[in-house]
Amino acid sequence: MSSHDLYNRIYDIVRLIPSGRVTTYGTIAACIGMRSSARMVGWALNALAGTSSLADIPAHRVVNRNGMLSGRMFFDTPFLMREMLEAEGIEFDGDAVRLDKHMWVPEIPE
DNA sequence: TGTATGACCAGTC
DNA sequence: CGACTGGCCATAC
Repeated sequence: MSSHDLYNRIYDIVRLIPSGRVTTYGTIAACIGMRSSARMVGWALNALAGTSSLADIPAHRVVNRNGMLSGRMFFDTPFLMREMLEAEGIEFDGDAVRLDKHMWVPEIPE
């Protein structure tokens, strides 16, 4: 098991996020058994920045615990992340996503 | 080889 | 209630 597999596990979960929904770094981390290492999720997504993998992996649907778009700077433009979410019907409360309406929890036990 | 840092989170002061 | 701290683990220098 290399750390590369760990990244793939993260990507697998992000791929499952339905359109119009979002989830958080901590939730994904918990799903792959790294409950307190939400930072690794950010690193994994950081590795996708500027690559064509973003077409396959909806990284824009991953936000922090407050619903804020921590990763917007890593998209082509700072607006892109929000625009993509709004295009999917996601509603915002100020700068944060309405997690109470759109929060999605992966169903990947183990 | 050791230190610093990061698309984070929860607890404490 | 804002500010600070520790922890987590991989990567960069």
